[in-house]
Amino acid sequence: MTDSVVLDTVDLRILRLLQNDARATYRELAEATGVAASTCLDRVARLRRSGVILGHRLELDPAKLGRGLQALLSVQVRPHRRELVGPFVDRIRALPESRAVFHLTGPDDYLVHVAVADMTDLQRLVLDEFTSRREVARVETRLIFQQWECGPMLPPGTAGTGR
Amino acid sequence: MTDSVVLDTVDLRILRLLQNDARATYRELAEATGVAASTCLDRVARLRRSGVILGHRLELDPAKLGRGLQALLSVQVRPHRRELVGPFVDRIRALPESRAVFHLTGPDDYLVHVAVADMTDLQRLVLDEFTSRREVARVETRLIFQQWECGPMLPPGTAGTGR
DNA sequence: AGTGAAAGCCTTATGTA
DNA sequence: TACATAAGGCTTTCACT
Repeated sequence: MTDSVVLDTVDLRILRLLQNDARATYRELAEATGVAASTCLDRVARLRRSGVILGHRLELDPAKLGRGLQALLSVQVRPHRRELVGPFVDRIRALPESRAVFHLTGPDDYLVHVAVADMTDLQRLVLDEFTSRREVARVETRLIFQQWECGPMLPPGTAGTGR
Repeated sequence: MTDSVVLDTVDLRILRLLQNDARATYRELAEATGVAASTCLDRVARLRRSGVILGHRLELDPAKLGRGLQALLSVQVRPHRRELVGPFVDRIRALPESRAVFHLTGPDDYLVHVAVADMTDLQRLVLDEFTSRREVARVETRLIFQQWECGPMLPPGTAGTGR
């Protein structure tokens, strides 16, 4: 389950199409790939079973949901031991403001991507949920001016495959 | 298009359900929300039109695609002027290794989330695509041990609404 | 805006090669 | 494993409220 998976041209084309629009029908996939719709169904099911496709997620606009300000919080957790960092991550993940949490190499142990309503909300979040905790040694807050999601993720060296 | 949108209980329930499984059928949404399937269709179409729903995206496992190593690159671009940073962002976004780019406050102008095959690949990426460029003054690389996506994003103060 | 029903398309199980 | 087909379910439209 941890290893890389062998994908052929059809798999790659299907993934590329579904990344553009995850609601593409099997008929559309069939037309675009040249194989039968029922085969596309099999392929997608296999990609899900093998763990390549983790899920179909809705992408929402935070600003439209009243969370117009986003930030990255670099957090040092000290001492950096399992019995402290496990519950720390669990609590942070459960916050409605959290979008993603990264455990990193380097002096800052965690990076937390948060979406809040405004600066007041951010200050409250930092003070009440981070610096107030004994295991949190340091928090550095950086505001996000702008962000970009990048193109479809595909295996290395497949830039032109299947086109 | 930039302002927050008014969402009622039905909208919130639909968003919550679709975030758990973006492939939920309108019939399932109808059953869960208590309104007709055709109404759910209208609601989802409205949420898309108003920009709350940006898209339906496929979530893939980078490791299964031969990108078993992820990192965050903090980048200083100097001088930090539009005519330099615009092309810089465009080039970085176009890299197949890039997953996301953030423009931030603070001394590090950009944070780039990348997924690569291995350490050799990461070294190549940093040397060839970042430090080799004249406008890139500094790059700091942090490896990602582990990462977590967080729970559904909803408007502040709606934790219990509609349940 | 929401509803219910009807028409048509899509998904998906199955048999075959 | 891929295909074609068919049955059933889902989406989507529409007239009505």
